[in-house]
Amino acid sequence: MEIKDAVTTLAAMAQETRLAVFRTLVVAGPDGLSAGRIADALGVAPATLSFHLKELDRAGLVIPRQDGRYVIYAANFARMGALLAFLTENCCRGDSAGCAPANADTDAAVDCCPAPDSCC
Amino acid sequence: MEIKDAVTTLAAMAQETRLAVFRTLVVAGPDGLSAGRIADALGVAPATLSFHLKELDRAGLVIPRQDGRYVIYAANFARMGALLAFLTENCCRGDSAGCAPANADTDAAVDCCPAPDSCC
DNA sequence: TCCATATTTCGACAATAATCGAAATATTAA
DNA sequence: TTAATATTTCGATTATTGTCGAAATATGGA
Repeated sequence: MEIKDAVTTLAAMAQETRLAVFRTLVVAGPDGLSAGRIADALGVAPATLSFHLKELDRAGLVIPRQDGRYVIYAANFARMGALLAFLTENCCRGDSAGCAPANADTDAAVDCCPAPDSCC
Repeated sequence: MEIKDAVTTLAAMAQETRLAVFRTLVVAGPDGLSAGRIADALGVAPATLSFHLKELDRAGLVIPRQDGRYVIYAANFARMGALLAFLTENCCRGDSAGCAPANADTDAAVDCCPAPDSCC
């Protein structure tokens, strides 16, 4: 993942309503939820939710599919995984293998991090 | 971490210059870098960099310390770790233990994710 | 003390983001 | 086909963000 993609993805999550939407979809799993159910769950006006879903889609964080008159949104777990990988790849002087929480069991983290469980 | 803190932290990283600053500091490790060295490394005007460092500080992502006439900034690995924990905690129907890349070796991820390596 | 260097604050500006009512579009059910 | 429901687009408004030159503040060295 390039830095511009990371910025886009982070920006999509850097908004309270959108982060709540995304977390709701993460919990819902691959089956996803319709726009209406998300709106109900979070108490957001339909037009506002639609705006935010478009942002999340633009960032690649959700995958919409038409199902009858509903549009079902599901979290894009692959995209989220790619972001987490990007955020940890330059950790600890380039040795991402030693970084918690990605690899909390190794003790390589102590080579560069204040504590094994406090590294990116 | 609460959702508001996560939003603040994500927003701090959701900007190309700031993300570059943070990554530079992550690579630099706990010793950190002075504001001037960061400015040189990234080619950012001092006033602009100062603005962004303040944002990163407000979000808890960097820790500044005075060293003579320099101000040294270091990445706050603990804060970053807390954010990553927050982002993965509700993964896979609440079973964060099964999620890659946090725990790529287990195969619990297949229970809920499209693929073991594509889960948040 | 006085000057040079490092960093931050201030002020102004242009650009972008978030909200929501109303209207438009799409799909199903009667 | 007509009505009902689901979702998106549009338009307007308000608030926030990113940038940078110039000035202010802080520290160290001559």
